[in-house]
Amino acid sequence: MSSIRELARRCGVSVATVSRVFNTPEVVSQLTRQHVLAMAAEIGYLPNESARTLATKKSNMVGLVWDTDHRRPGWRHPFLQDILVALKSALSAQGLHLLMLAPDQSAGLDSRQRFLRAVQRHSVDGVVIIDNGSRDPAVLALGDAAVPCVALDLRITGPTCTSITSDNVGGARLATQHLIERGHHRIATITGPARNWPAAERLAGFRSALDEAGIALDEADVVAGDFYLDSGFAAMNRLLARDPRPTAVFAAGDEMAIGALRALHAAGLRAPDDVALVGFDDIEIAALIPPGLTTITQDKTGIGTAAAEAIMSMLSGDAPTPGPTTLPTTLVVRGTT
Amino acid sequence: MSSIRELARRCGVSVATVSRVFNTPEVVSQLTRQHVLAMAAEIGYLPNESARTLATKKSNMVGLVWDTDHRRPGWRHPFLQDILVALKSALSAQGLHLLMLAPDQSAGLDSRQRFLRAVQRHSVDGVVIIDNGSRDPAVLALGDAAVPCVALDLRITGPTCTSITSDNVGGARLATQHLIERGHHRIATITGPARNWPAAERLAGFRSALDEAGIALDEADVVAGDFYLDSGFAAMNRLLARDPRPTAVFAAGDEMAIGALRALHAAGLRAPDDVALVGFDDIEIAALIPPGLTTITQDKTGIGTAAAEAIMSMLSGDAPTPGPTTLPTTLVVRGTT
DNA sequence: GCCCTTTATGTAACCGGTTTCAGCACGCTA
DNA sequence: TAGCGTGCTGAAACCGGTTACATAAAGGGC
Repeated sequence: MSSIRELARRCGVSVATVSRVFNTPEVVSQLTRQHVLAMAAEIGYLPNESARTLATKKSNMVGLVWDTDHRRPGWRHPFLQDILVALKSALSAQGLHLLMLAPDQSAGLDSRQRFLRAVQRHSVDGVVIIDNGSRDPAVLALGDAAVPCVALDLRITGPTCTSITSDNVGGARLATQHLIERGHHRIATITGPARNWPAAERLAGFRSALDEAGIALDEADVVAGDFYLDSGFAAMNRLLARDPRPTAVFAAGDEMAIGALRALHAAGLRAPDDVALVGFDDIEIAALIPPGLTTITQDKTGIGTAAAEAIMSMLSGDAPTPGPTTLPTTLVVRGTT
Repeated sequence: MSSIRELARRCGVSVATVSRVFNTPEVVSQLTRQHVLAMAAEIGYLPNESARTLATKKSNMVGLVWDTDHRRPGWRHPFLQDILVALKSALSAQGLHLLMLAPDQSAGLDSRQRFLRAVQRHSVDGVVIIDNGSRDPAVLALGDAAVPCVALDLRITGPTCTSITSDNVGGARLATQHLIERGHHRIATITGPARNWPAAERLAGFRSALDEAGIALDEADVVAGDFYLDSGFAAMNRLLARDPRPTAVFAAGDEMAIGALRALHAAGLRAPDDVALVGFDDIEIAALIPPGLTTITQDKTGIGTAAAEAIMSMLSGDAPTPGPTTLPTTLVVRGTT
């Protein structure tokens, strides 16, 4: 592996000059520059990033904190992949690498410290945190890292932190208003876990839309799920058991909505005739499952891109956006309403 | 940021001793060790990974080569997310980080060199390559990197390289045999891009199963798709236009199968009564779309895990598995057959 | 009491870059 | 001709670790 000194020796120049050829080419004479570049190509010299990072304290790496080590083996973020693709593309375009950090393995370590330590050891220039929906507070400690930090779907505080999320309140309002416009006035909801930020916001949006329309909400019509299909199935069964049963349901996630749809079918009922149904997320299946799930769509790619932009803006010295950045959500009307 | 020298000074020991406390604790006396650890905790010392990498030439990072910069904006690997989760989990468990590399930005660079250079600059301990289905040969150059290297769904050669893939031949045979057992003897196929390795293998498996059953294949019953939904739709229309039309179709990917299903419906036909249909991949939708797509399921998590294991085994000095490692595929019978 | 291990530690070179500072050569001005 | 800015380059310190080698003290066998 050829080093900068080796290259300098072969060119008969100092290492400083070689370094300048690659970092501030304009200060070195045309002649030497060409000579150095030619020789570099010949011997296959490439600067060593670890050494650069050590010297400059800039790594061109953005850390990704994303805890896959989860009790649910099949745990899936509904559209992590879209976010990741967008995030990586945007970062790559600026020459930034994305380092998916393994939590620090040291024994006897407070779990909330594991990621923080990994972040600090690697001199990453910034951090993106993707929430699991996990209640593990590990990631929250990252607000303490003195590094630009953007969290997705997770509220986080700290002087160098900001958050990005879809407009969950607005989306839930859209969904609820849509049901109201369809003439429903007995609307139930299946929620996500109470401690999950998007879940809480969606519930809030639901409530506010009902309020605004002067529709009273029976608290027994609010039933908790966990964003997974089975919980939607169970929740819908609970709702169907009520007498009279609600005529419309807002499920705070599409997977739960699909579970609810199944419960409906199992009970010999149909959407939208017997019960109208709106979901949230617009996962791929929503469009494909009959009769087509009416839902709220999020700008999946936009979230990843916004995360990259937030990081890069902080990298260039800007202060973090104080509040959470919210991306617009829109209603997609399909067959269930 | 506290350095090792700072910590050594405060403890009244040499930097070598501090280093040993963290790397070979057994050689340093109980007393000093505790003292150093206590002081480290007090001043928040964490070893700098760049410096370690520089000195040891081991980074504990595995590079991920995955080109998101694609002409198809909505390009999706059918189950990249599952692979990624499994891969990252397995690597994380061993304290290995996953570096998603940005291609080298240098101007005037041969595109196939961009990733190779990124790999080399970062002293990653190994590389995982995820194929895009892209025909861009950029990634193939990675066989040249003198680094353990495992490619997913991509044939790659080199002294430190190995590949992992599902048993595409076997899966295609299963699918085809299943159709034959159902009594079909006029079976068509919708293939993936010819230059795509899994696509080629699936076609080979299809042919071999027909051969074995003594069923002749009309080459006009082999129609090419590109793994995307629209191509499946178009291909099925072509097949339906034939007279007599085939009674069964093996689509080499589920998305194409779903496109084919749509074409059937559009023509007023139904699966399996008019045309039986088998897909490949078992993407999430396959189970949910009515009447349920019969398909070949891949061990998505297994692929990620196997990739991690292959890398780690090479890291511990083992030679790479010479041929591709194939993971078993199985038939899932649903409504379309 | 001497020699030989063993154990614990320190010294200093090294990994491969960047960057400050100084110096040289050149051309220009006064 | 002295003085000065400008363009280019080099020497050396520095970033924060690891590790080969040397050394000193303690323990054991004779």
